[in-house]
Amino acid sequence: MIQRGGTGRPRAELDVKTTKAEPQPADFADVRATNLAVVLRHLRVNGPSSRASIAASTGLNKATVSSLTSDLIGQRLLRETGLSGNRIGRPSTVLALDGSAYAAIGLQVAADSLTALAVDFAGDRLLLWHRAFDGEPATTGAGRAVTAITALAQRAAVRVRQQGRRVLGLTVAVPGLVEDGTVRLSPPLGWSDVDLGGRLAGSLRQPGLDVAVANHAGLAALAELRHGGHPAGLDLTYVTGAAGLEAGIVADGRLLLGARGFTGQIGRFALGPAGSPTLQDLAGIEPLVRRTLPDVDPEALTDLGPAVEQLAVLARSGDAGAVAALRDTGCHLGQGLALVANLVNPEVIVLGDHYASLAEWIVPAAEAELARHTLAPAAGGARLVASALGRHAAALGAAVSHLDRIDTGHLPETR
Amino acid sequence: MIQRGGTGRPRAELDVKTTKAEPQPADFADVRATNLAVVLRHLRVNGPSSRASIAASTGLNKATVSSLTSDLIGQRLLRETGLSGNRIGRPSTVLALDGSAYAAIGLQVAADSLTALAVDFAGDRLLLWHRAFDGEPATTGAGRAVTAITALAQRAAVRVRQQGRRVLGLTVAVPGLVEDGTVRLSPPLGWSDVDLGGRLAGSLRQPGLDVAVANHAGLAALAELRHGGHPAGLDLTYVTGAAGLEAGIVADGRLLLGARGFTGQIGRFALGPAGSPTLQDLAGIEPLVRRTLPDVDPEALTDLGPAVEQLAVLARSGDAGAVAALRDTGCHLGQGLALVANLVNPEVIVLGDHYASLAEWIVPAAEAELARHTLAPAAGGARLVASALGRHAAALGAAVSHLDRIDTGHLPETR
DNA sequence: GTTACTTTGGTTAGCGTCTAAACTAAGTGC
DNA sequence: GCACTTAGTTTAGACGCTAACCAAAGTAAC
Repeated sequence: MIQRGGTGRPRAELDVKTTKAEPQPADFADVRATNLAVVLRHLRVNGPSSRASIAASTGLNKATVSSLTSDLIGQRLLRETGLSGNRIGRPSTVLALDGSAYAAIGLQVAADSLTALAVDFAGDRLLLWHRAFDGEPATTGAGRAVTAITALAQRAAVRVRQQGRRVLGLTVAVPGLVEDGTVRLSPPLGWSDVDLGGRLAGSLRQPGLDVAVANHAGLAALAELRHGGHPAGLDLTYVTGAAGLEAGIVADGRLLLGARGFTGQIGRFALGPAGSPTLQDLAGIEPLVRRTLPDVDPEALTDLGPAVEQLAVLARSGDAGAVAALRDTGCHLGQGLALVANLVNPEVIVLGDHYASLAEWIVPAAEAELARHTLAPAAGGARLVASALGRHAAALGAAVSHLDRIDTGHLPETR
Repeated sequence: MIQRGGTGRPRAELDVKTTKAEPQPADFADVRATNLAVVLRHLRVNGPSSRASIAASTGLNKATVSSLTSDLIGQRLLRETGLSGNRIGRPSTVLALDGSAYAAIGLQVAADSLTALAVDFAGDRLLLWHRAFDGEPATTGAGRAVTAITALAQRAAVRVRQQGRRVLGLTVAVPGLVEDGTVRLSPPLGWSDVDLGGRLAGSLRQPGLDVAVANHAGLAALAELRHGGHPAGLDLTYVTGAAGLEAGIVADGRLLLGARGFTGQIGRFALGPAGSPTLQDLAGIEPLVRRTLPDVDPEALTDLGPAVEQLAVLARSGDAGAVAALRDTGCHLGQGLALVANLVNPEVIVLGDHYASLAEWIVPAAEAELARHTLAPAAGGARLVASALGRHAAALGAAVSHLDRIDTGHLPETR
């Protein structure tokens, strides 16, 4: 952290995501958007509060807060939830986030299945569908899978609208490298250069509906940031434990995208000549399962869930081989995560998916290795925790990525 | 990159560096600061231009540009440099950055020496002092070194003021982990928990002078971003090749700081059990020199410069051993940088310091390994280039970090 | 019950900043 | 000298924030 000896209040600063080189000029709309975001974020972090307390703790003027909240109530993003009797003085009217008007949809693509999930602005889950690609896994060809994805997206959007919510956006979470809506390369799916975004936009085109495709680890990291029970603005890294080994990195409150969006490819980590085992080989869930349960049908391994469950049962029963294999995986994972900790210094590293299910046996070994390989473990090392979000974290994050835009002051256009 | 199907112009967004959890509210001052920054950045990137062309290409109103430039001229940050005779119509008055009023100072601490450098707002170098810690390297104890640093900083500030510049700030670049002005741990210097920032602030306290301490790799990355001849806003990673092996990561136009500022510790990279060789062992400059020039006095190796020069001469003369050793270092470095590329996906990786001097022999091997270990080399791999900034990049970056604040609209307070 | 006090939240006047449109300035071309 | 073109300033207006005032709605004391 760079220390600044100078005085002066911390000044808000304008920053642009889309255009990197030339920053966009600012005008009143930006001030308004920022302050709307301040109010929304305050309510999300601190829970329901009165206008007066919002003004007091954000530093905004009372009049400004009244004006902002009036807009937000008009947009159905806030609700007055009654009076709070203070000990003395006029009772305050309590304002709370109102999630009932808007929702977003996230889809998550795996080799064998497809998950659709919708949440509203308050974070309530509206819909969770899980569909197997029956007989036709995504790996046999992108064409059918893309058709299935667009169909499911379409149906989810219709259903959410039937529930009285306006759908703000839809994002598809995919493992691998995604660029401008195109899946450049996804080893777990066996895809390359699949223009999923284009297909989706073509069949879902509706005014005000934002369609996107993005890497599943990054989206899961967003989900963890918003629904993982962490303090707001935490620097965290999420590690996927299914469909490849990837990481989503949140730094400075935002997702690290890199030059082309190809961040977090930790499964490719290797130090040694070409052909050396990668971190995916050493610490991946699928190799672990293959080593530990050699009699499982390799064909059945498109869905790792049952095998992981079986492994957990074995470990819980004290099976020495299983426990040793898990510890070994934990060691290698810890060594890999030490690289992440040394490079981007997150506060916590969240183990997702199957790693979370097996955390009990993996984390101790991983923590020890992590501490061993970081320069100042007490200071620079990262805390290692298991995700509580389950297997649909990426789908949740995909939906959340749209709702986050409201939280940053980009209110939906009134129609 | 997340694709957004929705319409609407890219909206500027407010973001706060200092307080992470609760964003600061915005007001007109922020709009003004942002737009001042837009004008300054436009001139820095596109060179001198007229008010009309600034308005046309930034999207700001002509009247606004007039008002902004009038402020900037009043602050002596801009200058009218004459008329430009167009073919037709009224000639335009050309505006250019005026660097002559403000300057900042950067210091760079190495085991054996101390560098002070001052640049003005236009980027002209005002001062470059290099002092050896004679007989008393920094590694023998922080106390004397800190005294020498504060003394040099003091003298540099006096000298720059004599040159008619106002000194905006001073930063000391240090290898290792730096937190809130304190050097937590610096293996190259042998320091731990040295409150350098406190000592500096104590002896330099002056109104409006910003004092900071930060990691040298991060600062060098800032220098590279501003003076390396790259397009503005490039995602780049700078790799130090002296005083340890560290990286400075610029993503999204800003330095990646992580939870506590301990980013870029690539020298600690290792994949394997404890005791496995680290990237510093395999690809560090000092181990390379020790391996290749075994008859050099180890005591003389606090300054690697002469040994590196000797190595370059050997390689240039075709010495097989030297060339092989350099290629080997390049291989390992490439493998290490592949981890960086896979994790944060920079557009370019800049090799600094001694790596730049030896780039001719190191880069080809490193590039090959880098390509081999990235998922989609053509897309996700990073370009590898040698820095042109020389050995004082960190000092330059230390100074530049203060001048950058002007570019982001934080004009110096008028006194 | 009346009065004083406290706190909430809305209203009003004023200020700073951006924008659009009119206007002045300063050149070229015929 | 007049039309045309481009540069930069002036002016009127819109917008959003702020400070100060005011009304609303309660408690506490008498």
